[in-house]
Amino acid sequence: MYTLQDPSPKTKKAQASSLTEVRLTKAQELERMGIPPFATGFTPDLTAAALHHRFADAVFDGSEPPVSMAGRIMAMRILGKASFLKVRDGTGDFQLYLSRDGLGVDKYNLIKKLDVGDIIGGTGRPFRTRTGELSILVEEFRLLTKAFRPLPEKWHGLSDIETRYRQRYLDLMVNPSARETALARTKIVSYLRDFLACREFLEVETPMMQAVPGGATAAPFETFHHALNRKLYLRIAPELYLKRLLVGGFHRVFEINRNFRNEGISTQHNPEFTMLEFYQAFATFEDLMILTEEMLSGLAKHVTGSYKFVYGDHEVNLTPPWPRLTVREALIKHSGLTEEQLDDRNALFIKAVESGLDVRPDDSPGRLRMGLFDEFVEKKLWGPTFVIKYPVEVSPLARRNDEDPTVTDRFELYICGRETANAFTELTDPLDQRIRFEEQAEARAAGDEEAHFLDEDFLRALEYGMPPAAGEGIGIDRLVMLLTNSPSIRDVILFPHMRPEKGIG
RNA sequence: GGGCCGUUAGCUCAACUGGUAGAGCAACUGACUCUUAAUCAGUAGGUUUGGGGUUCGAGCCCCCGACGGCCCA
Repeated sequence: MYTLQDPSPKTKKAQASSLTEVRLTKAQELERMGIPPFATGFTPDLTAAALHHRFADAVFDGSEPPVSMAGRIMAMRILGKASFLKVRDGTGDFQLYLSRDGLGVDKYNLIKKLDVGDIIGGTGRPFRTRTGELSILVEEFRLLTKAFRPLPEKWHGLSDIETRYRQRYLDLMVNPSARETALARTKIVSYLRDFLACREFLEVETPMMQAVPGGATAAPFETFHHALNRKLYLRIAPELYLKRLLVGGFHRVFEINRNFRNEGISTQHNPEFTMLEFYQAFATFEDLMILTEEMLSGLAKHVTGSYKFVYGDHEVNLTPPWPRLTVREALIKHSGLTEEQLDDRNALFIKAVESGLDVRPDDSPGRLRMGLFDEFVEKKLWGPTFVIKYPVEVSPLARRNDEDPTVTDRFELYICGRETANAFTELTDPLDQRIRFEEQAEARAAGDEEAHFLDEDFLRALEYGMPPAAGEGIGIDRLVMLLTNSPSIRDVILFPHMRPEKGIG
């Protein structure tokens, strides 16, 4: 026999509000009547969606077999000797109709112990009310879970942004848009998996805890392994491990998983975020531009029904092909700098300082160009645009261009003014890779916390020979933001990072 | 990190120039056998984000902190 525990002092304190006290009292009363307020063993045989689908056009004559359904009470309309309960399960809403005549007085009166928010199961025959609503004429019902806390208000719902993020379960219960975004995210990730799997990419998992964090320009989180007595880092990217797999002979691999970067929190940044990275041997960054057009336009069509969608105030059109622009061309077009100035380190430096950029006196021309690019160009690239020919000093893992060794065979894809994908033909030459790492190590020694670490094992792997390949990373959270028209990354992450709440956690 | 804005009942929101903190929904009591934000009558519900200050008097003014939002870096 189930027994309700006495509330602990902490629970009592949390239930100081009379609203919760009333509900606790109802649970205790039910238990005294032999009815457990937290039950188990009720198996629904029909969901709300299936109910509405199956009986959409049905004409009822009372011969339908009974169905069992379960869900959370979202509204109760009690009209004396008859009552309507609006109930929500994982697929939608349905209505239970209970009458005193149908259930008997004792059973019917139990609805007085129910509250909005409780989870119940009901069994009965489907029928249509006078106003035509498909409902269940309840013959049996059971309380499955008593809710001690009241739900947010039925009409305005839950709109407080902070509560929606902190208590996502409430957001999901009462705000359809929260559900829709979460479902869209799942749909997006599934599509990408299928897209890559169909092209014979192998999904793999590589370490999230790494002794040497690599593959991106970012500050890592540190953690500590007691048994090994050594510091470990949460990964900032899977890149160097996926490339090791290329060396090992897996020629098409991808991973969809979390990265962790120790940087500020904003509408665009969560400390942990999900990245798709994929690598294809014997391909170049040019091949990946084609692949990316196909993948993301197909994704948009799959999710929104069209190559075009709205983000914020603007329409975005992902119909391929997408324009390509070199970093130089983009700067000339959007920053006001001339050809000559772009080649003049001094002119670049002056422009950067004038623009209020955080620059160091020894910054290279490439670094200055990218600083100016971020300042003047990025937010203007609304339609999908491949930006190519990135300076070698900001691309330490990418292959140099054969004609111009100061730039790399790399692209970044911009959509809605945001970097959405980053890809390059991979650097396979271990001698060049070591030089790049050493340059990064110097920057790190000079105080750049985001500079790459030198990874000796990765160099050793390259020395065994990595097939020529191209690789790409796509930030899933930002992609979901675009396709769900979400203004904040917190809208597309079920449990976004928040500072600890006062009095809880 | 900086600037601006916000935090009032379970939820959504009011409260004039500093003068008794209110409403709707939810809850509670009662009526009501086809409701759809059910309706009707009544009742109760507050450490105004925390701390300090000014004042005869502070939700409101000042200072410090917490959390959140927006913008900037």
